[in-house]
Amino acid sequence: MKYLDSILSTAVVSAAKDLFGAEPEAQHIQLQKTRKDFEGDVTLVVFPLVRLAKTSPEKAGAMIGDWLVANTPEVEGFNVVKGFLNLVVSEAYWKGFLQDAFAEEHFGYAPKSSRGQVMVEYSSPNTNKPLHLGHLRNNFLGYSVARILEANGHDVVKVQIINDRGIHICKSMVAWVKFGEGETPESSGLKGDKLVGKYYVMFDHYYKQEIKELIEQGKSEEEAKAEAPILFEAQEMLRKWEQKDPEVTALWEKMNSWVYSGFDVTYHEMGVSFDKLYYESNTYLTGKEEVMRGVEEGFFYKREDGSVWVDLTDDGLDEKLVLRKDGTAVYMTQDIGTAILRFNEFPELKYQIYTVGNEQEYHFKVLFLILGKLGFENAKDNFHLSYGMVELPEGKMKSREGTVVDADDLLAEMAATAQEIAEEQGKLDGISEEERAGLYKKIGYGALKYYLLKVDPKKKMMFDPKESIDFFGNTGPFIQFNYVRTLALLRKAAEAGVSASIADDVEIASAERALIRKIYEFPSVLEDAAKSYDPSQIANYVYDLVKEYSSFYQASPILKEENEGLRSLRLAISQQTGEVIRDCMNLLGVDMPERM
RNA sequence: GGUCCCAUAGCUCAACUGGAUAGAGCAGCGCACUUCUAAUGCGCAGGUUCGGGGUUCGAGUCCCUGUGGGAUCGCCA
Repeated sequence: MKYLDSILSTAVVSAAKDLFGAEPEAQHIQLQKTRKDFEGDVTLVVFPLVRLAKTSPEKAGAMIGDWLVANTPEVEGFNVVKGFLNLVVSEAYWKGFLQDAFAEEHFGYAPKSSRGQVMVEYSSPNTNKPLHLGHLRNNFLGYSVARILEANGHDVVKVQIINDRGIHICKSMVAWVKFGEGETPESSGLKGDKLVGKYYVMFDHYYKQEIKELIEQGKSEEEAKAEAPILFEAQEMLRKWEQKDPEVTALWEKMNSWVYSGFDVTYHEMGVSFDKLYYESNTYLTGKEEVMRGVEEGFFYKREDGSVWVDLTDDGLDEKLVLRKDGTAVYMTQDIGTAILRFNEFPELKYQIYTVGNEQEYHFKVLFLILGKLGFENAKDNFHLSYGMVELPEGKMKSREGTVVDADDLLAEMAATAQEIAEEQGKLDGISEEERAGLYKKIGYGALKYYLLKVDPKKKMMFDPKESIDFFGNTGPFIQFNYVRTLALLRKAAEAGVSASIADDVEIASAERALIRKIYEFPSVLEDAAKSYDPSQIANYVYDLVKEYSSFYQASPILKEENEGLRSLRLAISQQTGEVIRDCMNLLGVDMPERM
């Protein structure tokens, strides 16, 4: 509660000085919103102040309450329950607030570009297989955080690092050469990423087959895994790639380009985008250079076998490899290179945010420490936006067991279900065919995004297909539906010549007041969400707001209200609520329908 | 084994970072549609916040401990 907070906390300081002759510490002035069961809008927790007051919490509360009513126009009344001073905020204040909010295009947003430039990385897939459910959580999360930071006044650069190099892509390449017979996305009708993924799986089958045969010939499992001929082929492919063999390079480029065009389709459907793409094949060399520089400057050390290490025991971690003995890059090497390239390319950059699963927490701890040692001061502010796994009712997704939920399939399924439900209910009868197709996506994809974003990113989450596709209760479609209601009201009002306005002489009843108070919370919710990189705070807030609105809508006539002033006021509140709903959902990356 | 994370209604999740009687949705039961869009609203029922200690005016939240789950500790990414 920002605006009221500052008014009231200064007032409480003055009250304490006046009444108790001492100035309370800022942390002892605890203001919170009043619980539903009590009368009032804002509550001061009196306990921390009793030491100054030298009297009981009840008495101190009453004294402060009296003082505030006498000296602060915003405070109209109060009551004290135990050590809680519940303050009733004046109707004039709420009306003034609503008028201010109404006048703003994006109420609650910070001024553009007021807080510096940050970078948000998300997605960052391997190029050997299609995107799946885990990537959806990652992408929605990263994209939403970027939007939230933007709304909070940051300039945001959205990026990803594409893992286009390494043994994994070589495996697909080997399988394609062996078994592909020149198959292309065009000839097969398969999406490029799906086609390449198919050969990755094929490689794996063949590899396992060879292992089995070797074991039958008397090899140990370990030996068999290391000696399977097809694995040698892949390793040979990687070696040739590193030597820039023209044939291998051409194949690598061709297959990667298939994957990219496949990914582009999926990103487009997901509604996410990037300002700049980084490719590992371009950044790992920078990483190697930086590591060598680190060796010269003494941050890293070389072992006898030629491998390069960093000693982080002083930081409570252990020793970590940064370059293999054969001089090739490991994961850490290229991440060092990528980070440094970014800092160099964006000199204004304050820090970077990495949207990566929580199984890599240790990796990022190490990475940020290393960057600091290499002289990149900003890296100490870097943030690993670590999120939990998405689990299925039957357990974790496992590619071996075929339980991976494909991103394209899931999106299509969501839209199809939206269609089924809409047709069943005859909701979209008056709407053109093509407009309907767009609506199914808005609703179905909206349901999925909201479902994945409403839980705290840090926590692992359960993906229940039946529940995710649900359109009732705490779901995206329920929120969209209420937004559509506000639009329908405005359309009808325009036809009837009713305008939304806030007259000085209308009385605000409790139903309106509850909604206004909810709207009032938005700026501080947005700020908290940005500070903690947590879209779920926006999601939970907008659901609360919508519930309040839905209840209000059911209980209070709006256009049917006969009192002209009240009608216009309710319409104004409706409109303002709708705008906040829309902004919240846009911050989650959800497109809003006009009707549904 | 070391380090880190998690445990809240039958299920999925909240709880403004230490504040009042722990809240929602789903599932269950009941009520309300000649609709300002019922893809709704209202009500009922549902809890030893994993167990045990501690810190204080006050603990789901902080500390210790036990139990159960997960991640990580690769010259994988």
